[in-house]
Amino acid sequence: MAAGRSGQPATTRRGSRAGGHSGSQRRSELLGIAAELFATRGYAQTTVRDIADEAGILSGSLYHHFSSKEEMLDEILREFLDPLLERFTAIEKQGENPEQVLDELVRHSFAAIHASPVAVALYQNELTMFSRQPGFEYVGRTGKKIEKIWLTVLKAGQKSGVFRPDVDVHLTYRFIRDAIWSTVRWYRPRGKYKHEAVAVQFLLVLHGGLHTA
Amino acid sequence: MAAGRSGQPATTRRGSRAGGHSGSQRRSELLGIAAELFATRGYAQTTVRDIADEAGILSGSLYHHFSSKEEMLDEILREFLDPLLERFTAIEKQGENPEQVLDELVRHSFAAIHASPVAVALYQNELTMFSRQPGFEYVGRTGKKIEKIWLTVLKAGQKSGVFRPDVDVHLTYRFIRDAIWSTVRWYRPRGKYKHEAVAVQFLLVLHGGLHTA
Amino acid sequence: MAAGRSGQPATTRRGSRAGGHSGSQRRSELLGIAAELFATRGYAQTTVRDIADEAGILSGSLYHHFSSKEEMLDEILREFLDPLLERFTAIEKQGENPEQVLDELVRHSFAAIHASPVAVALYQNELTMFSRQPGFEYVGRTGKKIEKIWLTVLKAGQKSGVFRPDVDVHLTYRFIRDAIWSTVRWYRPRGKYKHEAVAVQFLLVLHGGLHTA
Amino acid sequence: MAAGRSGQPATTRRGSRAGGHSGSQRRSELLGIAAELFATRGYAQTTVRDIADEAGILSGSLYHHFSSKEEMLDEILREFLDPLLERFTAIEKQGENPEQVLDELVRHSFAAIHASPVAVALYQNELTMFSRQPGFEYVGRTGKKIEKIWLTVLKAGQKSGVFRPDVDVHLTYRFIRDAIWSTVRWYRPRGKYKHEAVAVQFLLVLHGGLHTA
DNA sequence: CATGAATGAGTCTTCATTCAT
DNA sequence: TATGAATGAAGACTCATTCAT
Repeated sequence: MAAGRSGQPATTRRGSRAGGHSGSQRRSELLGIAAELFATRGYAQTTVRDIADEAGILSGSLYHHFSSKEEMLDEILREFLDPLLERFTAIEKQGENPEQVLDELVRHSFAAIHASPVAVALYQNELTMFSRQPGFEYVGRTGKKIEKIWLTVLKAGQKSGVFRPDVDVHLTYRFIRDAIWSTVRWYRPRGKYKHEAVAVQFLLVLHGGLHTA
Repeated sequence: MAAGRSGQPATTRRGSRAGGHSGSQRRSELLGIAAELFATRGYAQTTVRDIADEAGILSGSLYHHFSSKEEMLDEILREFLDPLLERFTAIEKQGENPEQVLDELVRHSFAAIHASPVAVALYQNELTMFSRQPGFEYVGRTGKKIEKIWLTVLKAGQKSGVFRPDVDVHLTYRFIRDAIWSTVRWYRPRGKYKHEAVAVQFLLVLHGGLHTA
Repeated sequence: MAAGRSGQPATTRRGSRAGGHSGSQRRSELLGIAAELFATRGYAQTTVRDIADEAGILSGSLYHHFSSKEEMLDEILREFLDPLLERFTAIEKQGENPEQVLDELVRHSFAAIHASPVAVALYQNELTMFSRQPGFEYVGRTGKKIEKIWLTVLKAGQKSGVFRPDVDVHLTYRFIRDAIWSTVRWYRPRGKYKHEAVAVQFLLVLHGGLHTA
Repeated sequence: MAAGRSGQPATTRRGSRAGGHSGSQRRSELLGIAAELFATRGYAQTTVRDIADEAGILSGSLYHHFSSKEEMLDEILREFLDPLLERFTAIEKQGENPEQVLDELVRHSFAAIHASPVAVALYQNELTMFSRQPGFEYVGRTGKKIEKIWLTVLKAGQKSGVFRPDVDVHLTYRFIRDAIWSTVRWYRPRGKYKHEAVAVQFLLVLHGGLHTA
């Protein structure tokens, strides 16, 4: 996961120190701090100085590691979205039937919230800005790809008769997606609810509904 | 403290009363503009100048109507939250049984999104800031009161046997709440989905689940 | 005192209402409010709105009575300074000997503080601004005229042998002036010290000094 | 709260230490400029831009050194008031008799005006604001402590018989205080009056009074 | 790598003043 | 006389970013 950042030219400006991965480590640290703050206060509400303060350096010094605040956001997002899409794709590929695939998608979503609450929160909270901000079009694109996976499985389930045919898959997808990802707002990785248990509870209702009859 | 208008004669919406001495009509106009922008760009990302520009005046002139940007936010929120809580309370009071009450709560929620998409979006997007911002504690309090209503009806349904007993009501409430309110992100009042239809679809899944078996 | 304003063309714009002195009365009221605030918070720190609020009208409405904030200050000052200079001049004229004149000047100064604490405070606090502000040169000029009176009597006293010859009259004048007028900072017209008593105490030290020997 | 620098190593004034890593040298420079302007135009009338202009930087850049305009005022004041109180206390402690102590207090006051005319002027002019401004209560407190020193010595002198018993010490203290400190309004450090001479003149009148008899 | 100083554009807010009604 | 709405200029402060050392 920390190996992410696929696509960008590894940065190591003035590539003096051969191999030089210690710089890269500091970079990850700073990225973690930034992510935490972005998630907590929001991207726009987090100042470069907030990040630097937390890291114990001056704000100007951050620019030795990143060329802009936006670059940090970009990197955090890619590190989260790329593997997520990859995993969803794998789930879809490997699944045997729609029920199984859907359940696995759900379970992995909750697992992702557990593993990267900060990135998920960031993604959730800043969604609207990504549509406006040039350079972040890939976020929307990734979202669309993920959506397609879910819609495909939902439709397949309807076709095969396991999912009720009278629901609009688009609406249903959105209900599911929002219910799941919004979880990040209250889920605490070390809280009383385990992410697997949350997934189980969610699937309980999703499968059979709330009514007993 | 920043409550402002509470007590004033409700502004006679849709200028029925002929004489129309207007009262704080301009104020309402400006508030509408502000709400729209707050909802679209986010509160912090909306500048006072944005609002003024949209209104065709200078930014300083806004302060003739409001004492601060925050006051606008406050007023917009109260005008949305107070009636919402009132309505939810009434639904709980008048409902005959848990199923009926729950359904009505759901339907009214979607109706509220339809009627005040801007306020709902604002509420959704800025939730985290309200917990930090002094003077906005009532937002959290109102949220708690609403939560209590939903939890009460869910528990009552479990007790009476109409709702399945094996789900955690707290988790279920959150799933429902988030699925519903997140709708505001894509719902368009004049789009192809009518809010009643969305509610029906949601209830379909909520009642019986997605699986046919 | 309220008859002051000598020099300006009586203002009564649109001199419709014959005699119309009721307007002039409101004017005095407003002037009183302004003076109070100017003295308490300082001229620059007092906003036109502060004055209007205190008067129970809107700030724009003040401009029916005065053409500017500065005009208010000007009028307040003239109403205080003109009579003061007049009185000092009279004291100098009528006095029989330097001791008597000096004492009377001192006594009247304290009486003026008692009678117009607000104007005195204003004069004291804004002295520096008057030197910079165009249109207020007469304040400095009046100050100079008053200074001349005091210096004359001090010199006369030295010449006649009643005042010690080894003090610099300019310095002494400043000491006296500052000690007296600064009184306004703590003197309360209805407090425990009567202005006559304060004058007596001051003269006690001024005449014979603090030492017993 | 706004105390800031207390605890830091006094800035090594007059860059003795060779290496001159400067510490907050720039800060001191800026503080000097601010003090000058505050004293001349008044605190409220001095804009942050005035200070920045004088320093040859942009107004926003000042915030690299100070967190607010108020912090500058605070620092200027503390740097003046703390040593002043210290010195007054020392004079009281070391003095042998009331006459000597009083004279020394007077002389040091004039010396302080000579040494820090800017701070004294600031203190004099903004006294009223300090009572209102939260965070500046220490100014009033320091004033009270100084007052206590003077009152103590005046009372002691009356008890020992060197000071006349028929004067109210509180009034007398105020007369003395105001006459001395007001000096700052006209005293020029490089003018024709030396501060020692001014002190002598003042003491002349204070000791024996103006009258020859 | 990091500091310390600065930039420049922008943010919210204030306030004396104007003017149509 | 007063209101209500607005202007326009200014004020304190913020913040991403740059750069010499």
